Amino acid sequence: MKPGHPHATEDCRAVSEVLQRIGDKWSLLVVRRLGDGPLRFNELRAAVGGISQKMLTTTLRTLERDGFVTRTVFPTIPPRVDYELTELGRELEVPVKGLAEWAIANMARISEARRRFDTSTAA
Amino acid sequence: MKPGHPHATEDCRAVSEVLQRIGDKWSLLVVRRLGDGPLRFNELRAAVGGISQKMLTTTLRTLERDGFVTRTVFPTIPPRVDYELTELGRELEVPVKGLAEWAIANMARISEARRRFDTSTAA
DNA sequence: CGGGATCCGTTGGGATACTG
DNA sequence: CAGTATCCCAACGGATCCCG
Repeated sequence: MKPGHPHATEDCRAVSEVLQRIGDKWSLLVVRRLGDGPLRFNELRAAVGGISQKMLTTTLRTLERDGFVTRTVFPTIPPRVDYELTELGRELEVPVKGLAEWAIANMARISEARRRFDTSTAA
Repeated sequence: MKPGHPHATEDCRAVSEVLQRIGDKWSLLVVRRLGDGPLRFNELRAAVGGISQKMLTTTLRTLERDGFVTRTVFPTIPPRVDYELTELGRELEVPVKGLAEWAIANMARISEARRRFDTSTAA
């Protein structure tokens, strides 16, 4: 995708879809936590913080479906389930980290723009 | 929290928020189109394709609020409104392009993982 | 031409209760 | 412990009508 190249519409859609997938409320937080190593369900729940059990389940299922995370069940009592990033999941962290750094570096500018917009439209 | 891997929780949240902002259904598509230069409302509507007038309006308003886009009104009859990327908007394209290239390069792997997951759970 | 206002179906996501 | 099932609300997003 060179600069000046007429980027195909389907590619833009594809990017947008991926972005929507990992751009939901919890996926990125979960992936980030698993980036430090495998975790059990409730460990992950505590590590992420503020996520409901329902959303953690659905988030993990979707991440598993898309091949970012593996789910390993140990048939013990009580049961134990480990979640771990796949190779694809770890590779995803690279471009995401790029966006992360940009976001951290620029969130002040965004907040500032937002504040300016809000005060100007309040008139 | 591991030493040597100092991503604070607030930073993760911040990234997640930015990702959700541009990870909605249309923002990225709009930004991509404006990346080729300023466009009028209906030009943009046609260029993006499939977006409703309401969503284009709200998407542009939010992008404007966050400082990614400028809105210029020409007080003519009929009215003319130009939308253009700001410097911040153009800078955003850099990390997004990184993610874009990753998405395009790996969407086959995602589709494959998804297909495998779906057929295995169908049983 | 570039919206604003409204209605409405769909989806996201939290709270709670129950289960193997 | 690691879920599933259910209810419920709020936000997203499309369709339509109207207006300066």
